[in-house]
Amino acid sequence: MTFKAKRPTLRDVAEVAGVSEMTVSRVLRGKGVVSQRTREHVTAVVEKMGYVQNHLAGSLASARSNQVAVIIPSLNNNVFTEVMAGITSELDKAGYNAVVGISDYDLKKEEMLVYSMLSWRPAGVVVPNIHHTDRALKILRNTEIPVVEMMNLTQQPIDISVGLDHKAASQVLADYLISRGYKRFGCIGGSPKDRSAAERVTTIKKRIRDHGLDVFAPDLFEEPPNFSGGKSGLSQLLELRRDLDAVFFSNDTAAMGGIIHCIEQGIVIPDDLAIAGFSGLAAAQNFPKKLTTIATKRFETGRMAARCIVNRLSNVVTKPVIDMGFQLIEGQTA
Amino acid sequence: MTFKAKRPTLRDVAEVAGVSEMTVSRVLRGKGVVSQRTREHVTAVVEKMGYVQNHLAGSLASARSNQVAVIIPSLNNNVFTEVMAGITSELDKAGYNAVVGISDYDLKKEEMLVYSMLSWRPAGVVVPNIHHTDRALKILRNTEIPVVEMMNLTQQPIDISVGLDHKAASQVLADYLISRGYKRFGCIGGSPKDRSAAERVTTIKKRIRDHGLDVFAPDLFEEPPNFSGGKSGLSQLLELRRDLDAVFFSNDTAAMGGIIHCIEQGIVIPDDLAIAGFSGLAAAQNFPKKLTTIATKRFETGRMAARCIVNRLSNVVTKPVIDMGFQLIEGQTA
DNA sequence: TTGAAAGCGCTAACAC
DNA sequence: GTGTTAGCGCTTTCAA
Repeated sequence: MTFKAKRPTLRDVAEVAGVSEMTVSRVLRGKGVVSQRTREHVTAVVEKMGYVQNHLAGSLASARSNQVAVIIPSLNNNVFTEVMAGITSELDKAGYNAVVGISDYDLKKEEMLVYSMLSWRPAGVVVPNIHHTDRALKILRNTEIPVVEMMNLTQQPIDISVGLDHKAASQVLADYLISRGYKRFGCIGGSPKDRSAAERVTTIKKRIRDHGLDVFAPDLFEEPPNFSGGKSGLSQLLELRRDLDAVFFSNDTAAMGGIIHCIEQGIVIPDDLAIAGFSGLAAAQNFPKKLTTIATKRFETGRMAARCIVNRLSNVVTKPVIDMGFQLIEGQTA
Repeated sequence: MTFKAKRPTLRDVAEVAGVSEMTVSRVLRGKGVVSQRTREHVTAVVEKMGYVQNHLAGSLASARSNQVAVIIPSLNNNVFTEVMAGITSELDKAGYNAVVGISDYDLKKEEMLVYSMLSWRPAGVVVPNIHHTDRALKILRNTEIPVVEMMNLTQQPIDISVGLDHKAASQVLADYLISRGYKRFGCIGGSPKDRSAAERVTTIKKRIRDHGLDVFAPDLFEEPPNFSGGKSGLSQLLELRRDLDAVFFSNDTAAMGGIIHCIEQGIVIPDDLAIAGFSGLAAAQNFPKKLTTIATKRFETGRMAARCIVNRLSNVVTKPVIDMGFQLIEGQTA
């Protein structure tokens, strides 16, 4: 008969080391004074026993956590993975860990994530964008931990907002293409699930129409605005309207798919067709013709979001609205 | 003077509802019998008070968790984000949450993540590949929760292995290109940080040399094997050796960068130069010439890894080694 | 169907 | 420098 050893607790370590639990605790956390001799002895015992701290108990007792909850809409989108990279790099430095939840662009799912993540009593929380269900909003407003809303900037954040003004950026991009003399525009992407993308498309359409120009943006694209979706989307769009002379894609990845379609079909960019994206991904700037797009600071946005959390936790005063800005890349495709 | 209300506890809810803590607990967890009347009343009070459960206390008391720790090397790699998507989709269904840590291909960092994630007492843990530091290995061997090693298959897993045989896949790919008659090979990528990629490159080189053929694979590429790295890498490689007739890239994304380089330079694929990737990403199959590569089941691998954890936790017997297989895509680039 | 007692494994606060 | 005491907010177990 074999006995499955229960995993050791602080008490076990303390007993073996011949000291009190508090002493072991102090050694493990590197807090409080412990003599050099004791410290070394305890460390050795901990190592030998393969003791792993129990943060559940620790956090419960201390009402403190080093976890930061981060909710992002998707991992299949370079934009969010770059933001995540920024967040984790900054949290790492300050000794915090990111706990990631994927909302799938679904506000109801986001609400569930908010609830379930806060139930682990994290030190802070980062959520995307500015739209939330009423219940999610209520929970986020009620919590005393720092809350960062990230990506799309808002002037009335729950707590802190970090991002850029998608509407302003879309207007700059639309104005640029209009100023280049294009007349018959198309739009691809901007499914209502991704509210920021939808807002960009809406803004661009309005801007173009305000100039008395035409824009064709049917809601017929089933595919997500990724590379393949951009490629097949452009193909469908051009079948319906052969006379378009400029197409906006809701993001750079989809735009790259569009460019590939043009290369395949012998459509000359930008003479036959102009193409514009949104984000400023590195890959799109390495295409045969650099993509005309809006450059955004994705990594930096994540880093700033994390920094706001960390600052708040260190009682450093933080501005509630942080505009990361954007920049038009004129590129060679429009 | 304002009083910051402390967030409500089970006891507070119980008091307001006029029942015991246990009754509230039963309602919240949906376990045990509670009268319909009481249940509705308690639910209403919970909602009104904006009570958020404290899983720290709950997990500590019950020694149970619905969190599964997942460590992946990087988020800037489609392969891992697709695997993650598979994991979260499957965990979701079973009521578990993924907690993600990014190791950055760094075994020491992975070790720290293993320790810090296990300290939150998750229900299971998923780690990439088959290489770990001694301490990480010791911790993972010592834990009684299910451990899945994923991506690269091993016949001697710590607990469960899910993935494909990268060596076998590399041989199939190398053999295919050799059979097509190419003679002067090049390799791009395979930095030692990504051990699976390095193993693939080593295998391919050996296979080619075993056939008495030449392969040029200098270790001079600073850039990571992403799109831009693949593009500039091919450019550098061809400057050093103009006579190459086939190039292996360590992944599809880098290979796409290589294809773009060829398009820009007027290099005809595959007549002037053959190109091969690894992974079978959708985007690469939407390029003007479909990429010759090895198709892998990324989403399914993640799903299977998660399913193994869930099965184990439900006491369903699980095979310790699960080969997800691979498939040669002959494509049009080689 | 409900409640009371005990304790999960740790840390804060204080005593020595 | 080190130890003692009293919880943190829940769930388990058992009694009513």
